[in-house]
Amino acid sequence: MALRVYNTLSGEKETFVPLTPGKAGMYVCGVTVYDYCHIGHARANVVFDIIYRYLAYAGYDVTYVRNYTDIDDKIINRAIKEGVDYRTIADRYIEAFDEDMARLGLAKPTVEPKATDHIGGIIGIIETLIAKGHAYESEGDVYYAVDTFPEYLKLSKRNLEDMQAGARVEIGEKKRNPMDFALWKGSKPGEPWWNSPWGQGRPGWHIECSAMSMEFLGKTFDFHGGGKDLVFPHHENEIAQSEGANGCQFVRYWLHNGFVNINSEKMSKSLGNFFTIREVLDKFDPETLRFFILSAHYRSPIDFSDQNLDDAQSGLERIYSCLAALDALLLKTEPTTAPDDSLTPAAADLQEKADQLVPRFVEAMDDDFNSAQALGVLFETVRSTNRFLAETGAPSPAALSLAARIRQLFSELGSVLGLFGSGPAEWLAAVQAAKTGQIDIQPEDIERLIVERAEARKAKDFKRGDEIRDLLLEKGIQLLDSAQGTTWKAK
RNA sequence: GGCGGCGUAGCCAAGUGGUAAGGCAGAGGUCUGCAAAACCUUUAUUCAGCGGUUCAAAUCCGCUCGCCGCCUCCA
Repeated sequence: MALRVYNTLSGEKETFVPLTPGKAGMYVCGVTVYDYCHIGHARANVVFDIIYRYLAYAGYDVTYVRNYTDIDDKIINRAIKEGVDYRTIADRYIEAFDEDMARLGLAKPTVEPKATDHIGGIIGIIETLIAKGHAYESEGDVYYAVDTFPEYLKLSKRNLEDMQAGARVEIGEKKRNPMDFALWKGSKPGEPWWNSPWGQGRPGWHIECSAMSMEFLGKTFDFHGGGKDLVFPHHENEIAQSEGANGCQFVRYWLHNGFVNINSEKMSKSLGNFFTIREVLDKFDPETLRFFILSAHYRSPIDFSDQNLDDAQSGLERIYSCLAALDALLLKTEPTTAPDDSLTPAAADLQEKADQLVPRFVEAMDDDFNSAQALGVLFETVRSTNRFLAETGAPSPAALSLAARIRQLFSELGSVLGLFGSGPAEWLAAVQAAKTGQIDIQPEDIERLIVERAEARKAKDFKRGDEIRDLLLEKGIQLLDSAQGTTWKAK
């Protein structure tokens, strides 16, 4: 069994062969820190989080680098608009990014470098590119000459002639070719700057990723990831820079995640269909968002909507309910000393599911990180577990040990997906509490009505009892009758 | 215009040659005074349409229709 990954460069699924046996180097384009992150960032980061986790689970010693681009036109523009230093903006949104990612339960990358800590490396690469004839200085700027790199556009599979024919490419006066891109930009008055052989200035977009990836992963490394929209121009330009400077292959496997759509359209500020991670997490549990993201393959577009998030939450509740039931059985139950320790049919089925769980999960994830299929395998196990729990009264030692094994497997595989890390009972209670916050009736009133209903029912006045039940249901309160009495939850 | 992707049940979504995973919703059952909740069971002779290749196609090829993305900053 081997990991196969879809490589944007070849357009095919390929068997992963690490550059160095047993190790995996992975660079993911982080964020340009000029604003709060939106759910598209959430998807990209969650997707690469589970790729990172899975590579580690599969036994690789992974070095995961995710950068902050903390110097850029957009940051400068925002700083000017607010009348503050660019650093204020960058630091504010670095902090916000870290908060958001922590709430989403992301594992920390091995290194999280900042572009401004690597100006020296950036200048070094630019000097090499100039020395090799790939770049030229022009009035304090330095540009990459794309026609000196024959393989330019090999990732996005376009051709220069068509691109140049496009009306939207403006001919910059300082550029020799309209497709050339900036490696270094001379600073205008009031802008942040660093000294360089070409005067005071700052790096262009793209070059920082070449510098930081080389610093931490070397000239050639295994995985480079990012959103699909980074294929051109960002990653294309990184290839030109790194391969142009180093004369060797830059990245072995290029991975790109699909977009998040809103009502089937790309999310964008101009359309006004834009959600930040913070806004979404005010309404939905972070794990629900993660579960939603993982319920589709990472390269497919996903459609973000309240309905789809609600559906995802229902699915996740199903799993957590099952885990809560397992926990209850394991915590409260003493094994019987029944001499008959054989497994019932449901237990035998669950035993088989348990045996197959890891192999099937691995098979799904080995197939280009197919988390949707992996979740399907987990759901099948949930059903078997529920069936088993339903018929297990006083469990035999064998049944208890099977239950414990299933519980352990969910924790183990859940940690690969970044799911099920919460205590099931606590998670279910928290989701419940969040729903309760949205109802407009006081819990004391609910309790009072429940008592009144119980008395009515005791007196066989079912009409009055049902009235109360319907009244509460209208308010979004679901009554739960059981042998122990009546409880309620928000619907 | 150039390049790329997608179209699987009411909705979401796996499946890229061997006879349609899974989730949500719905229906039936257990339970209940009746319900709800929970759990169980069940739900596509068929994969946008039409042709073709093959013993065999949702999966490969061609055409048609529909939707979307990139080509400008973007996860």
